[in-house]
This record gives sequence, structure tokens and C-alpha cells, in this order.
Amino acid sequence: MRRYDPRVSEELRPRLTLPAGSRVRRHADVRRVFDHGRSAAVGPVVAYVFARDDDAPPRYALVVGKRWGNAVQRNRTRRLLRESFRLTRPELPRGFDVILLPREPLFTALLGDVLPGVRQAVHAAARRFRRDGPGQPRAREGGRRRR
RNA sequence: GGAGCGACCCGGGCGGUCGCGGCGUCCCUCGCGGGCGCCGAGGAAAGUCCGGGCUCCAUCGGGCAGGACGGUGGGUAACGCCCACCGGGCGCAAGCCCAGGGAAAGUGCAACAGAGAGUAGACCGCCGACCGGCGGGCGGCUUGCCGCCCGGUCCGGGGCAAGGGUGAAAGGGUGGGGUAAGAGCCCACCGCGCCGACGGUGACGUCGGUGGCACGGUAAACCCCGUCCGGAGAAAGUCCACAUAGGGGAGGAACUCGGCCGACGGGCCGGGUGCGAGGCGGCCCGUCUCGUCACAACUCCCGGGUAGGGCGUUCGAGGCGGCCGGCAACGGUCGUCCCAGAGAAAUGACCGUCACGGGGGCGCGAGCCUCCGGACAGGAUCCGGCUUACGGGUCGCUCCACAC
RNA sequence: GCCCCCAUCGUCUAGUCAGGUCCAGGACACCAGCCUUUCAAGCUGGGUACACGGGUUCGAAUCCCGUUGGGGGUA
Repeated sequence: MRRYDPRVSEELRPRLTLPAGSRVRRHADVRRVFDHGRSAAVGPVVAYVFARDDDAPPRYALVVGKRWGNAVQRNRTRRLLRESFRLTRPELPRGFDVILLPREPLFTALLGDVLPGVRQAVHAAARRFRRDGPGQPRAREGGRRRR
């Protein structure tokens, strides 16, 4: 069985907390990231980012739909993404709202499989946002329409 | 040892590093902060299949319609659940299964096959007693008729339903008597119906008598009988804040009585009947609210806006232990405990170690080394059940084989 | 979360309420043959389905229960 090397976190002092305030909770904020943010995908992870007008640490939200399995499997997926975000948060660009989504099934994945993807995807999306600015909402033809 | 049946229990333990959600408390450089303490998923939290609590519909009243349930007795807040018992079916057995009321209230359905499918029927077959004919023999005499006998490997009428055959099902079964052949036609036993006695709270059982077969299947077909059920569902609901803009469309109906003002045009208030609209899931009754010569208000429909916060919200038909009652489900009583309450959603990540299971190797052996493995699955209003998914253990019992 | 509905050939569907005549019918699509120099069209023939597991019944696509998979409504 593969094991995750604990030295990854040993290097990363200071404190690696994940306070409640670092979560994007309001529906309007989530919509803003999806409609006007920029995205990038690395490995098993997709990241959407949108820059706020401050210099606070990055905030996150997770979107894991029913296609990723039952409640236990979705919880496992969310926890891996959250843990990856927590461990990499100090090195991520400040002032961004980040939404993380899985791109492939993560139920059987280990933390080491997910963490590099989160770090690189967020950085890539942030670079794209700084270069191109806010995007326009994609037209959703057919399918479900959000009000 | 093998096969099987039932009841019950458990759902890894300990430790470390970094974190998460509540509540309490303290600190500060007050912020989306930090320290400390306590608590933090399941036996199914699942499916959402039943039953209740709770909230709103003014009240939840009567009837119809509709739905659910269905042996008996108990348990329960209630149930479609549980316990005990009865009856039937399956199994060698331990045991398991049963929507298990009514088919003599009525209606419907049963393809194909078959003679006949529910007021039964006669294809093959069986019979030759009875009637008519045919053939033969004998006898009589009024010589072409009569009588008697024989013939079903002669015919028809007719009798029969035992046997064959069809079917899921053919209008009691077996045996004997009986008969021309047969048949509950008669008899014995079994089954069935009815009556009675006894036992049991009861479903029902046992025994006796009697009838002489009259009652086929299907109600998870309509239906009948009995019992129960008002509707919606926490995104229920309620309070506050914010916001849209007083948007568009549709609707209906009169009389009368009393009092007061006014001073003859009438106005105001209250009541009655009628009418209209609406609420009480559908309909009717009943009832309540509003309106009633109408700009408005009212009611309904459509359109538009908001997507924040508080309460509901977790102490409960609650858990654990003892004693008592009960075959049991369960109840009573005493003691003790406080056990998730989030609001897009917290239990995680990683590591060590010990147990447990499996494979391989070493060892005479106790054992040692090494590599794997640990299921189903995550609270979202709360309980009681059912169902479905799934890893393992303990105890008891049955049958078979072997040994003593 | 809560409350409803649906499932039949490759696709769209009929049959389900009132069980048998249904080894399930139709249209398009598919395959083969004929026709044509070839293709298309036309004609002839053919294959293909009751989501799954139980129960009731003599008999189930149909009735009942459970499972699975879809869809819709609701602040």
C-alpha cells in the first residue's frame, strides 16, 4: 500500500489551520466565481478562482455532485480536497475565492495524489485571471437553467 | 467432521502529529483571532414502505366518495409492527412459510384442449332387464298369423357414467353389497354439512348423533361484512429585516326591520333573510369570514421582487442498571446519566503499535518471521417499526457419517 | 430534505384500468434478397423488447410486495 510521506507537512510550518472564515458560504459568492472567474485543471482537480478586492488569505468552496458516488464517497472526496487546500493555503495567492471540484473519482485516492493537483490548479487559474481579467458567464444551452 | 435451523451480541482497541463542528469559559494586538474544558454518526444513520409526536389549515362536526387493514387473544401512543396461541401448507427433523373474514347477497372471469367448464355432459366405451324390428328354433291352429325360447362376435329406441380420453380444474374418496350394466341406490370407514354435549376468554379442539352429498375455483376481479383514517408536510410553520410597486386580468348581488342625526335629497350604526365570493384535500350538509347599487375595498388568477437572520431545534413514548408482575411481547417501580444539533452542512489526514482473519517460509513443538486484508455505509424535524445492503462472533437445537 | 410520477425492440410508441386470443402489434432504423450499370426509391422476407427478484392465480407485460434506474414538483 502506498503511504503519504509526513515530511511534506513537516516542511510547512507555521500553523496550518483552516478556520471557518476561510469558507465561501454565500450562494451569491459561489455564483460570482463560476460566472466571472477563471478555471484550470491539473491532474484530478479542477479549480475556479475569482479575485476579491482585498489581500486576505484565499477562501474555498467545494462542489462534489452525485456523480461522484454515495454520501460516504462524496464525503471522502470533499475531505481530501479540503485537507489539500488546508496544507497548501499559505503558499496560495491571497485575495482569491477558490472553488475546487474533482475531475475523476477520488474515493480510493490518497492525499499525495490530490495535493499537488490542488496547488498547481489554483496557481494556474490565478495566473490566468490576472492575465485575462474576469470572464463572462458561459451560456448554458439546453439543460438546467439557474435563476 | 459434514449439512442445516433458531436466538442473541459486536461492528476493532491504545497512542502520537496536524486539523474540523457545537456549547461553556477566559485572554487580547478585537479579527474571518487564540487558550482551556466537555460533547461530536449507524445497526442499518439508507430505501422513504407503514404508524405516531409536532406545526399550520378558525373548529375538525356529520354523511357520501376514497384509501388501508383482515384467524384468535394480548402488547403498544399507534401501526400494515411485536408476542403467545389456533388452523392450513412444506420439511426425515430442528424448524420455516401463510393478504389466514365472506364464494348458500349479487355480478363477472376461466384462453387452448375437450362430448361436457357450472342450471353439467355422452366422443370412445359399458348394458341388452324394458319397447319395436330382424334372424333362428319349437309349439299351436282358423295356413299366415299368434305364443314361447335363443341371439348384442344383429339393428334401433333406450339405460349408465364404472373405465378410457381432454384439461389447471370434470359435481366427494376407498372398499363391499347391489344391478342388465351402473350410480350414496344401500352399507362401513374417511371427508363434508347440520345439531348437541364437554373443554377453552377465544380462534378452535374432542366426543356423540344426524343428513345422504346438497355447497367446484377465483375477492393481491368488482363486491359484501367488520375495524381504522380530515388535509398537508419542517423547503411544515412563525417572527423580524430587506426588497418590488402600489402592475395586469376576471368576478358578482337586494329587500326589509330597529335606533340615531338631519329636516326631506338623504347619511351613519346594528340586525334578519336572500344573493355573491372565499376557507374547511373532492362532493353534499353544516359552519365561519368578507362583501352587498359597487371610484374604492374585497375575492380569485397572472406577472414581478426577496433567497438574509431569530425561533421551531433537540430532555425524549430517552439510555443504562437493579427489583417486582407476566410463558412472552411488555408493564410497574427505584436508582443513575445528559448523549451531535449543523444550516451547503463538522468526525478527517498521516503514522506507530496491539489484537483478529488469510497466504507463504522456518521449527519436532509452544511459537517465530514476512506479506496482505477489515464489509455495508454518514445525522439534516424527532420517535416506534418494516424492508433492503453487509463483515464477524457466541450459545442452543436437528439430521447424517465415524470413533469410543 | 420532503412529496409525487415513470420504466415494453436500436429509437418513438400500442397493449396495462376490466389477466388468456401477445413466444407482444405499428412506425422509423438495421440485415438479406429482387429490381437498377451503380446509388436512392420501391417490392419481398427476416432479426430484435415487457428493468430485476419474489408472491397471488391453472395462467402475469397486465394484479400485489420489494429492489434498481430515470424524471418532476416544493423555501
